[in-house]
Amino acid sequence: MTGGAADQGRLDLDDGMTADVDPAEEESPVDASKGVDDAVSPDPPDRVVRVLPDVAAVGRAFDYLVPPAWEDDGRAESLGVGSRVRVVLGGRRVGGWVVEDHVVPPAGVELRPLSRLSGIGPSAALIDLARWAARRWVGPVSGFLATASPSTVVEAAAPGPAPATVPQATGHWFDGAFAGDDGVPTVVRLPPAANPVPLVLAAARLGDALVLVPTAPAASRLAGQLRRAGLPVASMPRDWAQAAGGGLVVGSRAAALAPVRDLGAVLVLDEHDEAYQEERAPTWNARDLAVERARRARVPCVLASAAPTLEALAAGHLLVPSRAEERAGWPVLDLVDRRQDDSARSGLFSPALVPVLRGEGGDPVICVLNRKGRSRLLACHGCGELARCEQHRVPLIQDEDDRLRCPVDDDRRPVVCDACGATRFRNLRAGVARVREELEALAGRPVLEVTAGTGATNLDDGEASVFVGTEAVLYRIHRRVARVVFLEFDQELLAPRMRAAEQAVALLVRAARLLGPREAGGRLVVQTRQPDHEVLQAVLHADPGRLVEGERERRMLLGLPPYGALARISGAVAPEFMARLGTPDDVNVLGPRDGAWLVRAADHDSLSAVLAGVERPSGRLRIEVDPRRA
DNA sequence: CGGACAAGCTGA
DNA sequence: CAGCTTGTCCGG
Repeated sequence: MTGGAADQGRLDLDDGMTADVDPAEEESPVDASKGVDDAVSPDPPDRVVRVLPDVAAVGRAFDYLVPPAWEDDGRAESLGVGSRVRVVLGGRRVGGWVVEDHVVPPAGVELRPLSRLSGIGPSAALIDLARWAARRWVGPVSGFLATASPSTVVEAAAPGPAPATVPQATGHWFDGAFAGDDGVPTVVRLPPAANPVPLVLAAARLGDALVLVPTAPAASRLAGQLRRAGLPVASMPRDWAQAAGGGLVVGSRAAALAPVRDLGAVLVLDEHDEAYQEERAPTWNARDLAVERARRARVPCVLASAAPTLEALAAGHLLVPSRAEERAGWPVLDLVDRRQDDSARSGLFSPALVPVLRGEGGDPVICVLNRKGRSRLLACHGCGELARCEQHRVPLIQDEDDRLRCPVDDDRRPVVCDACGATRFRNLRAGVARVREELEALAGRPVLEVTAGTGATNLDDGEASVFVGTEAVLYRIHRRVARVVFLEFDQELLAPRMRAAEQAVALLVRAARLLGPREAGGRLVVQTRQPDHEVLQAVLHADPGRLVEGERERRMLLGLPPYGALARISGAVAPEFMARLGTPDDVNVLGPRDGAWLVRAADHDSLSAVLAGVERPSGRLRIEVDPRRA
């Protein structure tokens, strides 16, 4: 349910999952010790543990007897809260976790013995955190415990690393970031080109630090850098046992639940990145989980981002660099205003792109063309303004009946340009297949289309100097580039999603990374019909703070996150779920739209209380807390 | 989840 | 009413 390590968390470590239990295999709690010398003492009370099975649909824990034979071979001693075990449940063997020790079982149930001890698992604190997360994102606890567990049997934590000397601070503006352990994170507005390593070192000075980055490849790269700096680094999910033994722990989303021996600080890099949120339900977010983890452990937490989210800003204190320092960490942005272009002739490409594509500003040149979200954009034939709904800030679409429709409220209006009154619009969707060829013609040299199948060698040391691809191209190139050109950015700016602005700026941050600091001379080139859009203005001035005010006001007004909690309910039995939900006072129900409902509450506590209180109808149901599109 | 069992449908 | 399908319950 949670990808990667979680999938491997199914505890099928011995025989097949569904094999029936062979009674002879079971360890009997009674036959060995009973009756030999019962004169010595009355039977000591049997040790009973409570086990949560690793079966998503079984949300309950069951009690099992610790086999007395385990006393003799040390297994009883290694057993405790967090241990991974196998048990017989409903006639078959399943994996599970000990979630309570020395429990008094309810009267009248005959206990079965534990079948097997399969190593260590999450600590008691992490089990509590998993329970919190399960409630927060309305999902089963077992999935979170699977994410918190090693993918293979780990008998014991690795021996702790030799003490390492963390280089001392060298006077960075963010040196004080880890000062607070009051449960309030510090949000560090770290420009795209800034080196995050000093921030990691600041965390490492406080003990075993947990460092999260959005993707696994980025985590490996950072781990390598830190190891070369002489730090003991456990790279998750590979080094689970080492992480449990101590040292710095680095990983992506799932590492939010990694074992950390002596947690001293939590650092989330690129906190704005949507990769921190799991796409499948429960749609948990590693940043939010990490903040809660630090709060519980009473250790400092830093959320770093070039463009912090409203969620982070609402949760923490903001620390910003000087204007000069922030400017130095962003590339120059060239805005190519396409409103005046004769786009009927120039198509997707402004004449201003020609020198860029020819390499006059340096190589390599990366062109980004977003094909996803195939919404058509309409531009006025006369003045070039986009047809958009002022009220909802989304592009209008042209209906079959030749009227302009707002996708948010379905309001229809005649085909008239608000700006100049013209009645003809042009469809700006370009034939994607032709883009590469057209670029090649303009550039006068080879252009390589980057797709999922493009080999890394072609990208990093091949012949081509001009590349084109979807936004994925930004993740596939790791060398410094001279220009990143966004061919049609308006789709990003106008996407009818709550987080459109944040997503758009995240793309620019990603591109800025490839360009390096301002002094390196690389430039962002953005073709747009909205050069005044706040996202572009924020990047133009290297001042992400400009994005905050307007967006904050809008979300406050609408009670959207972080000034309210939101869940999206969909799936075949969503109608039944919503009927059972009814209309409680402390939530607000919208929909259905496209077969899904939105449930909004003042905060996550009341949202999850209401959602957890509904008895789930059997059948397909998706509860998406903090939905990405809403 | 997957097995057990009960309640509904069909067919000779 | 056996024989099968579909649904509901429950597991220590």
